[in-house]
Amino acid sequence: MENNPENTEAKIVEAAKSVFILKGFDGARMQEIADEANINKALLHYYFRSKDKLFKRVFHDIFSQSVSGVAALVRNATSFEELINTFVEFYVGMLKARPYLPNFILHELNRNPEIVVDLIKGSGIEKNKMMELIIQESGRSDIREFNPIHIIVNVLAMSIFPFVAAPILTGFIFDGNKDAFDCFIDERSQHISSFVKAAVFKNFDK
Amino acid sequence: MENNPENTEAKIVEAAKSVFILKGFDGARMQEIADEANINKALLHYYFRSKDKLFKRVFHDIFSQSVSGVAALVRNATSFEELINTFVEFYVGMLKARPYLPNFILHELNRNPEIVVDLIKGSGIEKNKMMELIIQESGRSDIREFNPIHIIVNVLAMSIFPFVAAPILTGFIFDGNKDAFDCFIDERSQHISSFVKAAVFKNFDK
DNA sequence: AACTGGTTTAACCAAAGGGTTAAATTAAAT
DNA sequence: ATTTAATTTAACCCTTTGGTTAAACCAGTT
Repeated sequence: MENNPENTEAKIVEAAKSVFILKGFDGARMQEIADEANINKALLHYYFRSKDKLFKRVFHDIFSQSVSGVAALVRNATSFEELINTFVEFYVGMLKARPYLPNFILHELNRNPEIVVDLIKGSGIEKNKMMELIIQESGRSDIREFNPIHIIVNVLAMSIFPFVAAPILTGFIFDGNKDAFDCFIDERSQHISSFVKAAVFKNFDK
Repeated sequence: MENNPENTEAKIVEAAKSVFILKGFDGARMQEIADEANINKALLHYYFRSKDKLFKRVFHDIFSQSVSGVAALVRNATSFEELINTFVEFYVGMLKARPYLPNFILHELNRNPEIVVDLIKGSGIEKNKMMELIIQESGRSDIREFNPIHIIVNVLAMSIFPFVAAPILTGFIFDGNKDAFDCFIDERSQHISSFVKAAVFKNFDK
């Protein structure tokens, strides 16, 4: 066998990710993680002393994926329209590649609200910048005056929700047709951008 | 002590609800449920032979709350605008009174997608009726032609998501100010209706 | 007074599961 | 050749937990 610490640690983290994502913290079994990583429980505890520590590592890994890029994107935006376009495309695209993310984070949000909130606060995402981009344009006569917070929540909701409720959409809306769901997701960022702009900009059709 | 079977069963179900909602199936403990109901484990198993049976009962109870009323509402709607108005007000109002519902159901959706999807299918909600209400008006020149499925998902997303992500909104968006969050929720159904209609109806401002 | 069913008490069982340990093995580094 | 760290094996420990059991208790009911 190989004797490669970094490789093994990565193998463990990968295995732990997939098990924690599938079963949640309470449902996950250390033995199952060890099996998935093709090692034994003893070695698992040799690398990560406890289930808790292993989970924290996995969670931080996964969480950072889910916010990395967003902070920069917000910082560089110069208008509301640009923010909408770039944010939605980037975020939905990222979730398309990691559809398990929303459920995983929301699950942990229930177990440990403070920790998750602290991580978001520390992520560098400037919510005030987002708000300002909306407020700054709110004087214009061609813009409808919605509360900026509602708009932000709308965008997040429309982007994230389909992944959270994927089985319902696939099963109930698309009658079990997984391809139809995938196709829906492919159209999604385009749609959200248009939908939000149609709601916010009075001259959307011109 | 009282000797009242119906009362005790109800007490157990109530206790089980609160524990399952808080901890999820894996995290819930039968002992904790017994304590919460002010009875002992033996009696708990006397009424519900297993954790699984008790959970199923609780889940069915809670689930039916979350869809009851929606089917009738959809059936009676005569136009898209009416559907939006009544659905959002009804649904957000219902969630305001039962904010734990979305998380609870989504959690179970991960553990048992088929069962949850089957329940929705059996709920009497006519998705085709909803689609038709949108399609039927889509010829009109004052309506933007969004894919009806996207619209339906948007409405669901905007209604449900704030409850799923409540701790994030309270913590990150409202800086821990719970009242601000409640106020946001109070505005929510009004906002969603307007937002959707602004997006869909070209003559929204007139 | 005898019976019945809900209820308690308290002990118990078996399985699962997180975590530990000690001894042996392997492979690379010195 | 010796050391060192990664790895395996396999047994073990302890606690938690779902679930059971048996005996007793307490209300009404008959």
